[in-house]
Order: sequence, then structure tokens, then C-alpha cells
Amino acid sequence: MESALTKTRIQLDRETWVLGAMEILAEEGIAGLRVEVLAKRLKVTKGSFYWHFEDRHDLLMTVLESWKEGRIRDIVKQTRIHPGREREQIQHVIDIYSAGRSRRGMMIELAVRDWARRDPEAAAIVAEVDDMRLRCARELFLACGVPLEEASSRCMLLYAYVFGTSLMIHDKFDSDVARLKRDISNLIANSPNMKVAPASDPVEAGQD
Amino acid sequence: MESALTKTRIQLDRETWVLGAMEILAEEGIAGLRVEVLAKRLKVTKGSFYWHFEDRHDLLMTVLESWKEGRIRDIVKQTRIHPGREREQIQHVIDIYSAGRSRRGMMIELAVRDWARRDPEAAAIVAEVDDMRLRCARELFLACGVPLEEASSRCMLLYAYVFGTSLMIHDKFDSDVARLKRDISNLIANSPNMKVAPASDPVEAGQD
DNA sequence: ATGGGCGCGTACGGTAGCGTATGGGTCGCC
DNA sequence: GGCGACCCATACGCTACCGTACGCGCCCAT
Repeated sequence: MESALTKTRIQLDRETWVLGAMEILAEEGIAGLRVEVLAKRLKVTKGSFYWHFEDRHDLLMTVLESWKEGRIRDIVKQTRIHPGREREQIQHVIDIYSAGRSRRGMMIELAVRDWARRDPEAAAIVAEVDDMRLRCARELFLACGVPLEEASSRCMLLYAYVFGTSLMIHDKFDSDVARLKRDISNLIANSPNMKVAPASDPVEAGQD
Repeated sequence: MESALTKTRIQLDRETWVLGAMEILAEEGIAGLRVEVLAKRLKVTKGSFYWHFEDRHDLLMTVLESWKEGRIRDIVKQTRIHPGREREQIQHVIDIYSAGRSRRGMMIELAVRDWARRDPEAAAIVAEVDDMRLRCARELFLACGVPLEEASSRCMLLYAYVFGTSLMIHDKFDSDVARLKRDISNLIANSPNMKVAPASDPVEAGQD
């Protein structure tokens, strides 16, 4: 048990702190991300925190970097061109968040964007992520035969929609949420210029 | 000068406090809305605050109600049907926020929605406002001859877009922002089912 | 075994903010 | 001119949080 791999690792490292910070960020937002609160959640005192981090700002920057890398890793994976399945991939990008799965991911997303509205450093990270996502998504549209400018417009609309819809509370508005999401998805992704078949066959699989 | 109307009114009333609170809400978000900070901005001490309000929660609820009333007043004004100009009105609703004017209004909007993500009372207000807006906007689409379900989908997309686009940072992505906004606006509002002419004639007036 | 570094606990000073208590000043009104 | 009602200032206790100082146990290497 002297192996570094198997030894009971009560010790915390930076990554553990960052993961805990992400949790709090999702639940309480950036304003609720306090070092003493985080320490309590990890069952230690802040004495530990200030060994691993310079100060709170150090943690926040690390969280930002970690978030950026995760988002970029995800988007390049999701948008790596699979010939003939581009339309389906666009659909997938829309569904990821707007379908309500990965609620936690969207909570972090919104928390970071709220953070970025007042913090230039967070804003810079969000700008990077946005740019990356938009360019990757545009490639998918382009691969479907959509002209450049239309592709730009549609993927911009795509991301604005997924973030915006997470901000709204529309329980009472419509009964058939599934149809609504499907319609909107089509408005965003179905271009008359597309040279490939629309995703998810006529009848659609529609479970959940 | 003994008239209650003309006397130099150094005295603050609830409304003044609420207006100041809105300012801070726009700039700092709900977490930055602190009574001592607000008092300092109004050049008084919190002794005054606690005369006009029970506590901080009292202020917050008043702010919420005030915001709700303002939003509802705006939306009914903007969507009161003007026969033959419905398409133009839809365009106006899109432009109001997404065009960048009323930046302050959008900052408050986003602050309230972030607030609503963790506060059920704020969420209830947002739900009311969303429902009102969606129904009013849908009436415009219906008046254009768009079928009910499509109208629902399009106005949902409309609002999700205007809020979502305010969360994004896409300076680097496209050069021609004007075209982008126009294209997206068309994707949202231009239905093949419309029985009226598209808004803003071919060339478009475009003076923000 | 022992000295030293790693990882954490404890304790402290300082600031910001909430809500309360209480006093004081300025009107209107009789 | 005196009396309330109104409006605000001051002062206080309390909590939460930041960052620092310092001490202590544990493990590893010599």
C-alpha cells in the first residue's frame, strides 16, 4: 500500500478543489463561491485552501481555465465532421443543452456568463469559448452545403437559443413542449440550401 | 413653498429607493444589491432605509413587483395590434433589446433572471412576465396569419434569442454584425405562412 | 531516530453587511 | 410655542468572509 496509486488519498489536490468549486458555482453562482464555504464542503478548513492556492482569485482563474478546456474539448468532439451525419450532429448540439439533460452543465454555463458580465477575465474566457463553438458549429452547416453567411447566422441563432431558453420560465405557455422544441430546432437548423437529408427521420424517434 | 408639491424634497420615498436599487441591480446584480451600498449611493445612511422598508427582503420584493409592472406595461404597449403593421411590430420587439439599445434594460433583465434561478419568488415573477410576453407576441404572429403552433414556436425562439444573444461575446466571430442580426431576425420572424408583407422594406431604414 | 517538508488545523485581525435601538432635527398644525 | 409625526443619523451587536501567522502530525529519506 505504499504505492502512490493505492494509498488512501485523504489529501486534497488542486483538482479536487476546482471540482468542488464547480459544484458551488452551479448551485450558488460566482457570488456564492466562497473559500470558507468550499472548504466546509470538502470537510477541511481554509488552512488547506491557502496551501493549494494563492488566494480566492487564484482559484477563480483556475476554475475559468478548467471550464474553458472542458468546453472546448466537448465542442471539438461533438463537431468533428462525420461525413453524411452533419445534420444529425447539428441536431445533437441543439439537444445537448436545450433538451434539459446536462442541467448541471447549463447551470455552470449560465453562472460563468453572469460572472463574465462584470469580470473582464471571465469575459475573455467566454469570448474564447463562444468563438470556438461558433466556428465549429459553422463548419457543420458549411458541410451541409449552407452558404457561409447563412451558416454564421444559423449557428449564432443556435447558441443564443440554447442559452436563452435556459433563462426562460415557460411552463404555462404551451402544453406540447416536445413539439415546440422540435419546431424550434427545425427553424434553426433546417435550411432550404441544405444538400443533405434532414436529421431524425420523418416520424422521429422521440423518447424522453 | 409650503405646498407639498413644490417644497424642496430632499426626503426620499420608496420609489427613489427602488430606482436606486434598479441601478445597482443593473450594474452589480442581485448579489451586489446591499442596503448599505444603496444607502451610500443615495447619500443617506441605512437608518433611512429601515424607515421605508421592513428589511432587505422587503426592498427586493418591491423591486420585483416594480420590474414586473414595467415589463408588462411595455409589452402590451408594443404588441397592441395595429392592423397591417403586425410584421413591423414583431421586428420592433426583436430590435428593442437585441439591437443593443436599452442596454440598461437588458442588464436588469439578465440580473433578474439570474436572480430567479435561485429564488422562487423571483422565478414566479419571471414566469408571469415570460407568459405575458409570449402570449402577446404570439398574437402578433397570429394576426399575420401564422398558425397557432408555429406562432408559439417562433415567439419562443424570438425571446430565447434576444436573451441568449445578450449572454454571448461574439466580437471576433463575424465582421458584418448588421447583416447577421438582420438574417437572424428573418429566420425568427419570416414565415412562409404569413399573409402580410415582410417588415421594413427591401432596403431597410436602419438608423438604430 | 530524526530532521524536514507536506498537508492541514487553529487562531487572529480586519472588513462588509444586516438589523436594532435610540436620539435628533424639521416640518405641519393647533 | 409646543406637540407629534416624519425622516434620518449614530452607534451597537452579530455573522460571514478574507487573508495571515503559526503550530502540529505524518511520512519519507538519510
